Amino acid sequence: MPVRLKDIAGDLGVSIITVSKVLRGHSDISEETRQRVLKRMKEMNYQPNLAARALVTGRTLTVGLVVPDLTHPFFAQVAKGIHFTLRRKGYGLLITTSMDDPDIEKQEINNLISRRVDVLIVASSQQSAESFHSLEEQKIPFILVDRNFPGLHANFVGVDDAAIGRMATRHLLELGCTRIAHICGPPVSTSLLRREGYRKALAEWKQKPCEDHIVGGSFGDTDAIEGGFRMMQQLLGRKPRPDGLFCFNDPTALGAMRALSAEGIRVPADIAVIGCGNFLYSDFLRIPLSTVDQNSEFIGERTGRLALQMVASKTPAHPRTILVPPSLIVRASTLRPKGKKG
Amino acid sequence: MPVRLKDIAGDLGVSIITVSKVLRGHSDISEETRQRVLKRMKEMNYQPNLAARALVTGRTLTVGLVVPDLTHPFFAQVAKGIHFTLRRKGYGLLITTSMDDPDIEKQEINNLISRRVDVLIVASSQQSAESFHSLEEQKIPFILVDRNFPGLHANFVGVDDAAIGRMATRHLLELGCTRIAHICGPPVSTSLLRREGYRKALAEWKQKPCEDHIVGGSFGDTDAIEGGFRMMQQLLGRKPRPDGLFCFNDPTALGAMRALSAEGIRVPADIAVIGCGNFLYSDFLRIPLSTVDQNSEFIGERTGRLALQMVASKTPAHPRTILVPPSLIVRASTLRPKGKKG
DNA sequence: TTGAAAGCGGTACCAA
DNA sequence: TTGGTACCGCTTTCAA
Repeated sequence: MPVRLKDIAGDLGVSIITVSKVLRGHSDISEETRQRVLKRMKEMNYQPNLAARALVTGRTLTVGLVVPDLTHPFFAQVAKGIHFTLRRKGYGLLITTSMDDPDIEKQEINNLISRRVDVLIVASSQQSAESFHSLEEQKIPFILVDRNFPGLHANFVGVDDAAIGRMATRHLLELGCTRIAHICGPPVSTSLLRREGYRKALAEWKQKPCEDHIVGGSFGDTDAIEGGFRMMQQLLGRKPRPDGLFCFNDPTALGAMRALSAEGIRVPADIAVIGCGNFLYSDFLRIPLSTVDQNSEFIGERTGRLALQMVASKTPAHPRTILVPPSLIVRASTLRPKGKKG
Repeated sequence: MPVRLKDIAGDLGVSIITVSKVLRGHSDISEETRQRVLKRMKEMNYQPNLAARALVTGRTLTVGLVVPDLTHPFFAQVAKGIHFTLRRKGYGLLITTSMDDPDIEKQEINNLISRRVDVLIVASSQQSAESFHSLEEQKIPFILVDRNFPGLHANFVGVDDAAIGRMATRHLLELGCTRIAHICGPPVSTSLLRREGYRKALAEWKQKPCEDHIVGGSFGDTDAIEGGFRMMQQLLGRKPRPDGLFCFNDPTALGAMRALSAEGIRVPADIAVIGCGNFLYSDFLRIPLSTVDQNSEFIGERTGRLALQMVASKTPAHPRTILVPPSLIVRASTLRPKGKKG
């Protein structure tokens, strides 16, 4: 049904090859035929069949992306950044959701392999790096985003999570907080590194992190608000009561602040709270939430660029690790007028 | 590099065709060979080359989606719903962003056509239906989501926007509001229909809509907060001052509420405000925002189902219009204890 | 139950 | 500058 090279060739009385060469801008075609062919292509609204081209070139001009949840603003922004970078080179993005289920993730990865995507980008929900070792064996070019696997020597692009933890904690320290609690997330690289950063920052200030003030780990992205609420209630039972709180993400911080307000504890006067993620409309919250921005769209752009480099170089380059710096966003939840500055 | 049918066939001493038949579950294969082949496929981790298959079957098992902005929660949710529905039938989703630019949209559509997607789904930013008439001529199966074109007889799935306008306005009327203003969006179907619904609801209650109380139309999705702010300032200059406000979307309502709070006007006591969209964490706003939910994920599911039906039936069916009912979400911004109930 | 031949829409290599 | 031939990996049709 759609127009083929053959149709144009027949129409013009030239060979298919000639038309094909014009299409790809080969130089060994006379200017005259070139113009004739181009004109006819326009007229017939010719769109090359990429599936056919892929079969012979072995390149689909397509990148596959697997994320846990597309409605999560972070992943949507990463996807946007990737798409933005790829589209200028004519690459398409096949996006797929794992719903944080390792098995679904594997299925989706296999599906994308079937589609012969040129590069596979995965924000993985796996517990182990096993399936990625398998990808390595199959020599399938892939990039991990956001979540990494210690020990796996693969391409990785993500925010510097340790820096997030340090940055948030230092901010609270500079505010004068002396008992800083931390609600951490599930045991994946992002969450663990943020906690490391938190510990490091405390150590820098010669504060011993009080293990009693580190809670969480038992809830995920889907129930983060509820988790933050419960963890905060738990924290409020601990002595001494914290005067600063770093939550591994924003929804957790929202839940925690809800628990605080239920107890009549004031933010930031009694306790300063900072999250991570910088979700949309944070400014309009009851108490606008300080946070660390992950620069998600930039993560996407860097990922896209890396993907393009990988398809451009014929020889598989050394795996690279790209850490995007986070940025601190200060809002009311850590604005303490009389806080002594570090 | 990847395993091919040929490899398996050679390995087993059978023909390619036999292996191909096993792959697709043909019945005319002895159980014994079937098992042998299946076993070998597993062992070699065979993944069929969908590009090759597409070339001969003419079906790519891929659906293309063009949205203005993937980080807009509405479109992210629609995409999620589509993906959810498609993946169970083995269909993939090629997602693309137009950044609300009609030209980019056209480019992206052409790119998706090049990729021979089986169905094209577009949340269009076009001013006219022209390019879709062209798609019709090329007999390319497509579905419009969210935004429709009057006069274009095409497949459409979206929320019932007129119902949104009616629902929001009736809610304000039932609250006892007598001077209900409306901030409308850009001149696209969604926005226009919501305004129609607003007018209808007022008429039902024998209220003449005061044209002075209808403002907006000059800003888009990207500057909705700012637009809401300015429009509200404008409305505050009008006499009589409105006691109810329906904004065509939530960010606009946020901007409007900011203008109100700057003037010391209380929400909902002095003016009740309702938006549309029901974005995440609305509950945590300074004044939790009443809104009309578009059931975006369900829109996505219906769209996905329609797409599957289109690829399933060989004969192109009549274009269908599917309107998803919205739902009213009441929060503090329209909670008026002493409001008289209609 | 199995397989041979043809071809899907392109591209690559080499000869004219 | 142009084009013939082979082939990419798979499916379809039909014959063995």
